[in-house]
Amino acid sequence: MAGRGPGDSARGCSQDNTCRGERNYSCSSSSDLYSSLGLKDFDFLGDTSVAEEDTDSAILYGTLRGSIVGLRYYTGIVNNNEMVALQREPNNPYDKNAVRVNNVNGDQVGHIKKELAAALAGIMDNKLAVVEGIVPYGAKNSFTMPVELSFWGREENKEAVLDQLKRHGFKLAPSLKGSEYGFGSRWISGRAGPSYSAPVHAAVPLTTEQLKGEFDKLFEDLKEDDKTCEMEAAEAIGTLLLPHQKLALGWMVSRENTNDLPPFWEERSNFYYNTLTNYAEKKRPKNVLGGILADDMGLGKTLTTIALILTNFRDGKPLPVEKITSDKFYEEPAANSTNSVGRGLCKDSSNVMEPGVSNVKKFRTTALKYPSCLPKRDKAKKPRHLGNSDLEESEEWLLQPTETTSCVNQEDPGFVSVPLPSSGCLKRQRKRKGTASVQSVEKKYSDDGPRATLIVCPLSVLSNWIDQFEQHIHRDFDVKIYVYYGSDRSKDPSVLSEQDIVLTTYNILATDYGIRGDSPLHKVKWLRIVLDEGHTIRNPNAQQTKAALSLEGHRRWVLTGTPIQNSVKDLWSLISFLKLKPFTDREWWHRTIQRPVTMGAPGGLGRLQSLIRSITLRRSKASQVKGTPILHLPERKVLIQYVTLTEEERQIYQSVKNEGKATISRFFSEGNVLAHYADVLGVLLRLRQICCHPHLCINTSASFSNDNRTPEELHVRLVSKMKLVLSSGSDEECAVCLESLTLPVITHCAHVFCKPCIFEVLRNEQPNAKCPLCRNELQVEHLVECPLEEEVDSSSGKKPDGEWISSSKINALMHALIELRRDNPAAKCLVVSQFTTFLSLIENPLKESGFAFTRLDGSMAQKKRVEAIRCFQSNQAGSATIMLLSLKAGGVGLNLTAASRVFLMDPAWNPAAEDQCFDRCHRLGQKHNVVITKFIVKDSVEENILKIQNKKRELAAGAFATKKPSASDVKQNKINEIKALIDL
DNA sequence: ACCGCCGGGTGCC
DNA sequence: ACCGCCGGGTGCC
Repeated sequence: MAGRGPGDSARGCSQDNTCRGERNYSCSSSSDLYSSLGLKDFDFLGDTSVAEEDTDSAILYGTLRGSIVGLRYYTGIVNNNEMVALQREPNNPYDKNAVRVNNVNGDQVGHIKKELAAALAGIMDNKLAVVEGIVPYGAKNSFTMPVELSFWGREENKEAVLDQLKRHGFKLAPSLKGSEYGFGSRWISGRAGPSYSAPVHAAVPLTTEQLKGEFDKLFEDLKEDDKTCEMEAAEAIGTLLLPHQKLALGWMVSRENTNDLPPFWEERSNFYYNTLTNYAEKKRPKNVLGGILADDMGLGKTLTTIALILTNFRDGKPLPVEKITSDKFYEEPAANSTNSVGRGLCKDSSNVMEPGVSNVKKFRTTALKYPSCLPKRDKAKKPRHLGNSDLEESEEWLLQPTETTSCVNQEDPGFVSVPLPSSGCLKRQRKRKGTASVQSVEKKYSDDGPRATLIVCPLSVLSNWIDQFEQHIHRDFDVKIYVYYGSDRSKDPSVLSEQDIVLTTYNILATDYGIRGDSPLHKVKWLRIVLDEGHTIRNPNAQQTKAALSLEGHRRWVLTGTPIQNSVKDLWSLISFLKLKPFTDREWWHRTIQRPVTMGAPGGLGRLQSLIRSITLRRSKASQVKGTPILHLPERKVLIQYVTLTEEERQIYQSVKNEGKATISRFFSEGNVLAHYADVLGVLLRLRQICCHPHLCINTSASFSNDNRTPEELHVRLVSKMKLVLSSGSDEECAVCLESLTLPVITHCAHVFCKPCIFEVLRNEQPNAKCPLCRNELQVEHLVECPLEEEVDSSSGKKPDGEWISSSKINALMHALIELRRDNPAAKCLVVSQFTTFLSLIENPLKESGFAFTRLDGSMAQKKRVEAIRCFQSNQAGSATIMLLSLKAGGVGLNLTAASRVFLMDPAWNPAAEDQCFDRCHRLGQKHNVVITKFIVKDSVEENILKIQNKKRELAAGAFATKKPSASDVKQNKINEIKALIDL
């Protein structure tokens, strides 16, 4: 067991007293406000207020010499200069003030002498300060030993702490100048005489930007580092790896098979010694057999990971999977499939059929109808380095498909339904039982060690993983993959443990874990655990983080393109997941890495760097391998196509604009623009919609005045306000933390913040909290949460009925599409808009002109999305050439490389959102130059949005150099944006 | 001696 | 603990 520091026990308490999941916004008086905050899912709020969480603003109050007593009763031993942890023991039967002392490993060393403990108890219990200890000398003593205590906390608590100590007859000495006291390396022993040098108020704290910069520099060094060499993937990988992927594979395999000591450990005279904490033990500390693959998006982390799974089972030997060496014919379909249809049809085992299953992916019947087509379908797709390609040529397909009709899709007889693994619980079984056809490789599951690799990913990339399995695992290999998702997922751990790969999502992981003792995922000892988009667990208090941390398996990997989002803090969960001693305990992470880095202590950053260096690999798109760029993406061009409105459209536009401008001018003259933010956004939204199509803005003219009636009405209004604000795309960042929104909530005054941020404001400004943006009254019961994962579109849900009418913009689009089809019939394009209703309108002319199109928006269920993506990415004749795409649909990892043209129908407020969308087709795998056309209505709000985009781009480019804008900057900026947008 | 002093027993919180 | 503290044994020089 890892050691428990004081923080652990504190957290433990607050959680135990918390009924999580209670979500009750009934009115609460301000006195019980905070307890009610704690009662929601914010059990960490209590912690953020204390110094321990808040190391960024913690200062050192001073130090004090005390003694640890009762050594002889406990087994925990320490070295001179070793860090120790103090832990309150309020239930100690002899003294309720007891403070126990643990060594780095969590073994009890002794207690703080009672007189001192009496002084510390209050300080620790009220979280006025964090108290840390180092044993300067006397480690060999048998009864008592000295301990140097340091006190850390917020400036405003300093007096209270000094008072409390004084009451018990103690006085803090200033910390020694020049020593690295508290940063854990050397304690300069000797009497801490009264030296009156100024207290070290830390060096220069680093800003987030500086840290990011330092991090990039750190990774720079890694690029040309030739510590690993390229490695070929096992033959079961049907895709040739690119050089940088082979390099990553080599690195990952070497990480998994390493025998090295973990970072900051040395062998010293039969002991293993931690150089950060000075802790030593006889047992050799385990290194992570894994690490962080932090390559940029699009470099192939997924493929590399699949290669790792198949290439390194044990000691660099490939995963023993069944391989078909001679193919006679197919006898029986997958064992547990309810297959009555695919018999004989499914040479391609991935297409095991389950009639009646509603979640289906589609394949052109042409691909399946005549079995001999199957190998072709493969060959066109992927390069092979397999020696047995001749085998495929000789494959004989003796059986004809039977009963195919029952799996023909009703809506489109051209498609055959095949079960989609991502939904329901079901597996892509590559099982091929043919008596004479399968060469059994070794024993399969009877090995004593674990076999299965668990992959956890966000739901949005689940289908990407499945696609990549399909694409990259050679079809001649029987890799058992189980998608653990959906209500019918197996509760039987042994079903999971006999797979080669189990794929699941963070939500499933967390949900299962929440049901105590009933998580099959937590009963399996995994060969390997992979967290994709690993930064999703950066909040240490989130259920999914806890669930991920308690998975069992020695090889542990984190895949992420953004290892650091906001601060070094983000790294803790990842490092903790990797089970690197002693960082699994947050106290040691804090004391040895996080605080030294954020306070700019000498060597702090260096420490972090050597830690990161030893466990991560990161390449950017611009990185080079042996002098050549790892990625050479085709060119990407952005064109702006101006559109002129018709007379009629212009009239509508002008009248709405004049009215809106008058309203907004009034707000300006009254000086309360931000208080009417929702109304302002409403006006702008309508203008943006008219630019696309005048029909879009019917029904959205609801006023947002606050003369509210019933609470229910108010709530409905707030929800619609928030949808408006979020769909406006203007509030990509929270004005409190100035980062992108996490868990957005909307205030009564229609301003959107991160939930934790605004709750912090509430707590600090009790009882008269004001909105940080407009100083309106802030009440917790008026905060409304964003409906999760739901596509926000203020105009969604209404289907324009009757005859449809075109618009200038649609005309411009259709003109371009038809021209494109004439010049290059095979070209595929994305038609992107922020308004799903607009996409619906566009469907009309597409049908009229006979385009084969598909659609992807946020309201679609996962299975529908997968279908849409497959249909679009397919290179079959007759597949969709156009995809109607809502700007924010899907997550990172969405792969739409079939498209070489993008038509952006309306500009987004935030250019990053556009860029992210473009990246979905302009990424690894794109063969053509990509041309992006942005339609912009002349003399309209859209032109102004372009200006704002440019401003934002400049700002982003200089973000590392300049200081963070203040909240008032953000405010002013918003006002300026409004002015610019409405021509004021 | 309702003291001092001696020396053995003892020992965290 | 090569300490302090406790409490019993003891008692001029």
